[in-house]
Amino acid sequence: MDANELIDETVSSWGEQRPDLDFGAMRVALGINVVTAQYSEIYGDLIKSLGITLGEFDVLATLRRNGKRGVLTPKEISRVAMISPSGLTNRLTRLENMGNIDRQMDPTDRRSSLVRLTAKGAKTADVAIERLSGEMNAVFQGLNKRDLESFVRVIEALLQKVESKMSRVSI
Amino acid sequence: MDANELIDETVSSWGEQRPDLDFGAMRVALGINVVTAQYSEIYGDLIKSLGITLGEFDVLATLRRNGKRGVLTPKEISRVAMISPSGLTNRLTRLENMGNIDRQMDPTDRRSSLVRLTAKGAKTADVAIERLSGEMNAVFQGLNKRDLESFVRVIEALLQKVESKMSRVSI
DNA sequence: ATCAAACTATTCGATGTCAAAGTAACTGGA
DNA sequence: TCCAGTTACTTTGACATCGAATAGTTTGAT
Repeated sequence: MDANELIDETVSSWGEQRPDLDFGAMRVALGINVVTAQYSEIYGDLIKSLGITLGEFDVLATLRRNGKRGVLTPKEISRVAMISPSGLTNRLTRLENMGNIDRQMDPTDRRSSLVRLTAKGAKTADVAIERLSGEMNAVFQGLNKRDLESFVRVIEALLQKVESKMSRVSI
Repeated sequence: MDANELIDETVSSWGEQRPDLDFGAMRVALGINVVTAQYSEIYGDLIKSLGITLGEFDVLATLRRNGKRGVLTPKEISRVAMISPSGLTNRLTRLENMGNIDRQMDPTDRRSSLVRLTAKGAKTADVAIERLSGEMNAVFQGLNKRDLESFVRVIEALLQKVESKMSRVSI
C-alpha cells in the first residue's frame, strides 16, 4: 500500500465514522504533511554524512547566505531560522565545538555576540547546499509545467493566510 | 516582511552566493516546508486545549477511525502513525494515565496487547477531529478550483516518488 | 518435539527541543 | 545621574523522541 492509498483509506474511514463532517480538505492537508515529512527525512539523510543535522544546517545556511565568511548575531539567526533562544544556544555550541563556527564579542553591544562561519563551516554549507539543491531539482523534475505553476500559486496563497507568524525559512 | 518575501529573499541570496547552482526548485520546496510548519503549529494549538499533543492525537485518531471503541495493537498503530516502538510505548502510557485509552492483554498473542479507546478518549478524538476538519476546510476555502486540482495532482505525484518509506498519516 | 530465528512491546541511555528563570547590558525619561 | 524597563543570550528543568538492548512469545524448519 503506497502513501496515496493510505491517505485515501484514512479519509474514507473518517467519512464512515463521522458522516456529519466534511473531510474535503483533509486529503490535501494530509498529502502535504506526508510529502513534507518524507522529503525532510530524505534531505536530512542527505546531509547527515557531513556530520550535521538539518537544524544545524539551517544555521550554517543562514550564515553562508550572508557571504563566505557570513557574520550574524544569534538574534538575527533565530529570526529566520525560527528556533527558540535556548535551542539556538545549543545549536551554536555544537557547531562551535565541531569547528563550523566561532563566536566573538560584539564590540558595539556586549550583550550580543557575533557568529561567524569558519572555513570549515563554509565548506560544509557549500557541500550541503550543492547536494540539497540537486536533490530538490530532481524531485520536481518531470512534473507537468502547468500543474507546477498552479502548485506555486496555491502555496503562495496558503502562505499569505498565515503570514502573521513566521517560521523555518532557512536552507 | 511576509513569508513569501522571506522565501524570495532566501532564494535570491543563494543565487548571488552560488550562481553556479540551480535553485529553481528551492522556492517551491521552501514554500511547502513553511506552509506545513505554520499549519502544524496552528493545528497543534487547536487541540492543545484538549490536553493532548498532535502526536497523541495521532494515536487517538488512528483508534477512532476504527470505531467508537476502536481496538488496535501497538504494532498496527505504529505502522500508520509512523512512530518508533519506544515512542509509541510512551505515548500510550501518557494516554492511559490521562484515561483516554486502556491496554489489555491480547488473548491470541501474549507478546502483544490490545489498545482501546475509553469513552473519554473517543470524546476527545471526536472533538479534536471536528475542530481540525473545520480548520482545514477554512484554510483551503476561497482558493481557485482549477489550481487546487493541479495542486492535488502534484502532491500525488510527489508522494509516488517516495512511496518506498511510509510516514505520518494519521489525523 | 526441539530449538533457532523472528516478532512484540518495553526499558534504558542519549539527544534535541522548549519554556521559564537567570545574568548581564543597554536605553531613555525624570 | 539614576533607575526602571527592555533586550540578548545562557542556564536550568521538564519532556518527547529515537536507537539499542532486553524479556517474553510465537513461528517454522528439522
